Amino acid sequence: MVANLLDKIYDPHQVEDKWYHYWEELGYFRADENSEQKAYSIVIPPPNVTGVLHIGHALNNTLQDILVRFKRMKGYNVLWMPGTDHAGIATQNVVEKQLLEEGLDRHALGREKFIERVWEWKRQSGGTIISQLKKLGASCDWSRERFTMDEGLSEAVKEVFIRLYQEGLIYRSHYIINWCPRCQTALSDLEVEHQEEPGKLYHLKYPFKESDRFVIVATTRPETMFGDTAVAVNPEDERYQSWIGEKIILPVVHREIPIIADHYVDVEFGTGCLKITPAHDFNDFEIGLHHHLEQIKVIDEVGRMNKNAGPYDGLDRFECRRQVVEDFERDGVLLRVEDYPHMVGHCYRCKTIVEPNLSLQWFVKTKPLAESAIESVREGRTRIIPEMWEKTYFDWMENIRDWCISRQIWWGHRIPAWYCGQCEEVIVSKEMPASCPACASNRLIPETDVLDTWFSSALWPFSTMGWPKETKELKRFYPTSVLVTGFDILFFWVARMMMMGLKFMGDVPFREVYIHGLVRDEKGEKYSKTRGNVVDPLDLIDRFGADALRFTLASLTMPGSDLKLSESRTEGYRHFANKIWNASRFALMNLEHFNINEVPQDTPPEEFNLPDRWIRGRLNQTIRDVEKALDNYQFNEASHVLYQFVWHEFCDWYLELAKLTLYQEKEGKGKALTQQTLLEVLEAILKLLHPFMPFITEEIWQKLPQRIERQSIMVAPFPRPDRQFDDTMATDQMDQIMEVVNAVRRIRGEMNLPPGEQIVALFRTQKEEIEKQLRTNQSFIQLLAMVKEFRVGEHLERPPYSALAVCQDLEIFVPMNRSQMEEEARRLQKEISKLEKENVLVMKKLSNEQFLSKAPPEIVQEVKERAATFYTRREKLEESFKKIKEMIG
RNA sequence: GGGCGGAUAGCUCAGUUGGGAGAGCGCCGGCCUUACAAGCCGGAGGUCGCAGGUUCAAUCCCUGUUCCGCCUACCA
Repeated sequence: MVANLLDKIYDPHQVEDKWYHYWEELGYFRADENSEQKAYSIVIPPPNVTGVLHIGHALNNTLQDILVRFKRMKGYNVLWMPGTDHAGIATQNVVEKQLLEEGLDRHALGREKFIERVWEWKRQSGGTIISQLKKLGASCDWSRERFTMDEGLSEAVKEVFIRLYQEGLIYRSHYIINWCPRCQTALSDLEVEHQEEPGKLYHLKYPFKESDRFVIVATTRPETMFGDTAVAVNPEDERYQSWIGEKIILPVVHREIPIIADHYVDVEFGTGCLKITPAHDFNDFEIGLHHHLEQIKVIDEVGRMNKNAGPYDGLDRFECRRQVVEDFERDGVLLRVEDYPHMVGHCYRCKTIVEPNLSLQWFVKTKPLAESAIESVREGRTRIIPEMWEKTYFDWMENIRDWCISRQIWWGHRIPAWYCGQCEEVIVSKEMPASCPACASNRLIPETDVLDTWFSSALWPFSTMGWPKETKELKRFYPTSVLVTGFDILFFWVARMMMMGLKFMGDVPFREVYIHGLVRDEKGEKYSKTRGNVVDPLDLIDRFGADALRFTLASLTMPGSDLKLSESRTEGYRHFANKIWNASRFALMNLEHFNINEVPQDTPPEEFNLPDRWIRGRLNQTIRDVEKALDNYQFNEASHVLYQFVWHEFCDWYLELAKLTLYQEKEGKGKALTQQTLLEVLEAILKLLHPFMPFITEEIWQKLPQRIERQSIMVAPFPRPDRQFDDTMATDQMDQIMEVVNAVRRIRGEMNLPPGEQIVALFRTQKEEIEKQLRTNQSFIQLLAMVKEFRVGEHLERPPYSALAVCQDLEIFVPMNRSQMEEEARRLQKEISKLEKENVLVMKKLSNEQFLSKAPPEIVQEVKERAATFYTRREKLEESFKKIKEMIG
């Protein structure tokens, strides 16, 4: 028995971990910062350190791994920089939930102890996602793994913060921001998710101070009325011009507020009178600034009304709304209520409705940074793929607003600032200063806020490479070659990396950005826990193998669209893996006593037989197609090309044809050449597939007959086309064989001849050339079409009872019984009517003067030839049809 | 409100310089043929959303339209 004969069915479980460890131990994932080889680098979109791998990660990292493995095999010095981020709010929330279960909260614990708790949690769960990435096969350079809270990265954060502050690009200000009353922190605009909700529009009656008239304002949030500091009308609005400057008395709190004029007010909407609450609405805030209105907060940090809400002090904001509506209705302040669906902002982490709230926060002035980020994409220094996302990018960048970067949580990078308790000086510095530089006081109070997680993520492409130190890594691997990510973080992350990279490295962070879609379920729905449709990629890996999952994801990934994952697809690619496995088994069984190392490498192409030359030519084309597709991020195209070649050319045709040589010939030169081809093409297939299916390809690779220096397939050179085999003659001849075989098979299939039954076939042709080729390739045709008796000739007589197929200049007769002739007549009828339909279309073209004169001659020629083919085929089929009809009456 | 994407076989989708409509899965029929039943062979199935236009020729280009999805925005 052959020692390395493989099992009949491929079992991923037995091989995946083994090879991953092997690669890792041999250091194949490591980038070399000293190498002079051309560099290729990718930084991973860092997942949340305490997270677990979801299907989106699986897609994102599969695509990166395909690129990275491909480039390594192409000889690049590849760096795939891995790591995780600290996910400030999310992680803090998780740990707070744990505390809650213990009946504690973070305040009871204190800041220092709490942070220690989070680190503890990070130590516990931080390895999970990394080990899951390894299951997927991700070939990251783990020796360089980074975490956004690492010392080095924290240093980079401080450095950036200080430099931006010194340049006036970071400032601290009282401003209205999005506030999450549950997380109790400020959020950036991006961290608010807007959702339409059924709401109500309440019409409130505010009395004038000096008369018994009143204005009617419309609002969706009546509870904010205690913070109103004006009512605005449009100065153009004829109805209200005389009111401008008059005073109003707010109900309940009896505060006096003015009627002001502002063009912002839409005359058409509601009553045309707009209540202004500068402390709780973004627009009102702006209007308030213009008119120097007082800003009165009525809602506190946890979403409760404060003392400014008078009798409603202490009520939850929504409870207060209910109460206010009830009271106002009773008191006649509420005139009217109508249904009014509107967009409401929610915290992206906990989904609580955010509260626009006035507070003192830190901001990045983004406009100046955005300019060069826009420019570099416009100039093509960074290319966004697919291009349509550039528009979205520009749109956002051009309308960018200042970025609120301070968060009132504990887990994150502490803002490096201190306040003088004496003179209120603000000091921004890496270390705590000994005393206030302004007044020399040593009563310095540290800032308690931390930075937005995305602030540190924005530095990721260079902070991970050692910045602000000038490292070899930066020199060699920055800018990175490509960033692979989903569109959902285009603004959050990509745009901000662009700004920071340009600002601090003086160059874009990546040459290309490849944006992939979202993974959805087979119905096109987003995966979500609440929907209960989540798939666990690890479960899929367990059931189908990592290779099948990877190939599925790659084959579903086309630029610009989401992908709908279905299990049947993954199952299909498990079958594909098995097909590769069995093709390799076949090869191994037929490579006994064959030693590739003893074969001359310079055999001229003519010495190989037709199938050998053909498959090598097809391999050339496949290599070119795969490379082209990968260069253009057409993952679906690349996988499709490979699937098609491996299954439908290599397995379906080549292996079957090779059997002729392998089975029948004794040891000899012809057999050795086919064995050589078999092995070399299989090796090339494995290498082409390796970026997509790393595990199975390595497993087989290691079982193939040993070449003198066979190493891991990971470091094998990517196949290159061998131009000697770009052989159109071989292609044409094989096309002919396939056409003939298919024609006979169709007869067999349609006439219900059992596949095992050997048949007689007659090939009649008037062309000597065709006759010659048929004779040359007779044995191939006989083998594949199961023809025991093969007759070729110009004047062959049509057997009285026979089925007919017509190929180009060739009639094929398969003798039948008389009883089968009715079936044959039906079959011919069907074929004829099909031809008829096509013929009509073609004739229509040819009878069109305009077409003949205006279409390119080669097209006209082509159509003419097609017409001729249709004509002769139909003629022959009809002739046969008539004869049969005569015979069977 | 603005912007973007999609509509092709029963399902999921390819179709990149306009010239004979494809794949996978599913379905139907025949086969355990010594690599593979996770397989082999054959087959059926489409007015390419709708209406116009450009062109000798449109699934492809242009205009309009319907439906679906996404992003984005300050109409209370």
